[in-house]
This record gives sequence, C-alpha cells and structure tokens, in this order.
Amino acid sequence: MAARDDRVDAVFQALSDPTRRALLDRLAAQRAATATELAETMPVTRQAVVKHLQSLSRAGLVAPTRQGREVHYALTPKPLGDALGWMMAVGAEWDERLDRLRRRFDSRK
Amino acid sequence: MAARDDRVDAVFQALSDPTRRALLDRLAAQRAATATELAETMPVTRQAVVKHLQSLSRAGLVAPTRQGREVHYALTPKPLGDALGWMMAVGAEWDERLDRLRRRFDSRK
DNA sequence: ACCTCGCGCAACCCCAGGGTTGCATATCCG
DNA sequence: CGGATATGCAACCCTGGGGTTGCGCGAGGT
Repeated sequence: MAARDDRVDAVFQALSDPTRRALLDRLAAQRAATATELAETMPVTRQAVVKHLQSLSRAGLVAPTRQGREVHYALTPKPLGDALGWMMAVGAEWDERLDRLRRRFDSRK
Repeated sequence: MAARDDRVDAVFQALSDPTRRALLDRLAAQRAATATELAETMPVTRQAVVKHLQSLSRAGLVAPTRQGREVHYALTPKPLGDALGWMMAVGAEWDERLDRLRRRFDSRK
C-alpha cells in the first residue's frame, strides 16, 4: 500500500495550495488551456503558474500536450480518487465507531 | 461562498501533511487519544504532535477535551465533507464535459 | 530574413511552518 | 507535602517551496 500512500500524499500535497486548486477549477470548466492563458486571469506570474502546473502534473492531476509552440494542459482527475478514498475511509471508520457505540448504548438500556 | 472556500482551504491545508493524516488515521480507529500517547508511536516529538493537533483543531477536524491533567483529542470529520464536495465538483464538471464531447461526437457520425 | 510571441531554465528572495530543546505549570497519587 | 507525570509556552533552527526577474531559444507569421 506504500505506492497508494505515495499517490495520496502527492495529491493532497498538490491540493494544499489555493492557486493550484483554482487552476484545477478552471481546467475543469474549460477543457484545456496554456500557462499564459491561465496566468492572465490570476494574480501571479506565468512562471508561477508553470511551476504549479508542473507540480500538478507530477501528481498526475494534469497532463501537458504540445501543439506547435504552445503547451495545453488538460485535467486528468483520476488521482483524485485516491484522496477521495482516503477521506471516505477515515469517515467510514468514524461512522462505524459511532455505530458500535450507539449499538452498545442502545442494548445497555 | 467565501466562507466555504476558507474551510476547504483549511481542510486541504491540514491534510497536506503526512503526519497529520497519520494522526487522523489513528483517531479514526481509536476513538480518542492524548498527544503523548500519539507521540509514542510516531517518529516525532510530543511537541510536534501537539502543533499538528492544534492545526487540525483549527481546521475543525479534531476537538480537544480536557480530563483532569490530560487532554483527549477526538475526531470531528464533518469538515471533510467540504473538501470532498470540492473534489466531487471538479470530477463532476470534468465528467459532464466528457459527456458533452461524447454526445457531440456520437451525433456527428 | 526578421520580428513577435510562447516557453523553458536558472538564479535569487523570502517566509511559513515542521521540528527541536528547555523550562514552567498543573494535576494526580502515595 | 513531595515526586512523578502530562501539558503549555517560547525561543530557535532550517529546509521547502511559492513568487519573482532576466534571459535564451524555438516556432510562426509576413
């Protein structure tokens, strides 16, 4: 499970930055875009956006595609599933614990 | 939606650290525990664990309860819902976009 | 050929925050 | 009371990484 843990780590790490999440939001709504396009509507430099896109790419959340002299980034959200899985697991365990507690409580009365 | 955004930010921020996720894992499985207990099974100092628990608390993912001289931390996973919601939204938009694309493609043939 | 535009690279700045050590404080127990 | 144990607080170190500027290079258009 170490591999999955690594991916989970990469994803949460990637999602921990608001700018990066904003980029994902835009790519979710807009199919694909170049770094320069994305940078125009954001309060940071193109270089900053590029860096973010690169780390998103490392996390597998985004994929670059070269077209001539421009590079289009597209959303590849499958890795979100890993993070989602982790969260559900924590929540589930918690719920289960609550369930057990409640059951024990009910049967005690 | 600014408030919700803030919470999402807090949650993802909190989840971005492996140690913090490990703490949540343990609290999910173990009902509640003190910082010293948690620190014993981790490769860091009690102080570090305390700091993590505090930031988790700020994010609303954990709640401290004093009992005499010890402080028990318990899981309060509701805020996970916000993060979960964000992820689902991104995924959903993406799926929808794929759907539209596929429909257009199908109807074109 | 020439000019323009979009990228990539590298050096650099700066600070948040993860981790530590050291000590003070408060509670429990014999 | 007095020792042991669990926290709390504060100062401090140091790396990571978000952000910037500056420049070189290749691709396109005219």
